[in-house]
Amino acid sequence: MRYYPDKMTPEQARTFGKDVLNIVCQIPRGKVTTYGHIAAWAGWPSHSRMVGRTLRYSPGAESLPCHRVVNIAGRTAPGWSRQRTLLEEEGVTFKPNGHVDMSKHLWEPEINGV
DNA sequence: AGTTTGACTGGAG
DNA sequence: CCTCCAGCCAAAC
Repeated sequence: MRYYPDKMTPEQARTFGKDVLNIVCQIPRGKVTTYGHIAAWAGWPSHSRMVGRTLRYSPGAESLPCHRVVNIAGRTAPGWSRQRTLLEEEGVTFKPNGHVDMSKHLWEPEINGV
């Protein structure tokens, strides 16, 4: 995976956002992944926060399964309680502490299209 | 141009 | 397991 040590140019930021959305739409039903993983797969390992921003503010994100993205601990997005409901409807199980059971539902990407 | 803000993460307490 | 803190970095102030 490519990694640019320098800061993003506006063009790279655009590509990053596009890649993020493209990755999110590939998360299988009943699975979840994390901000950090998506950032890494998009080629910018240290940009997990930007993944969250992209999903929250990108207009097209609502038509994607962005509810299948949680943080590394399996915690759902703050201020979006419905996310848990959406996941449970897909069969995602939660632990007693309210976090997604990552050991069962974490989706690892297939490099180069499976 | 400097400061604050997070849909984050990892480590410490 | 939880909260707090430092590092993170594009965006919004």
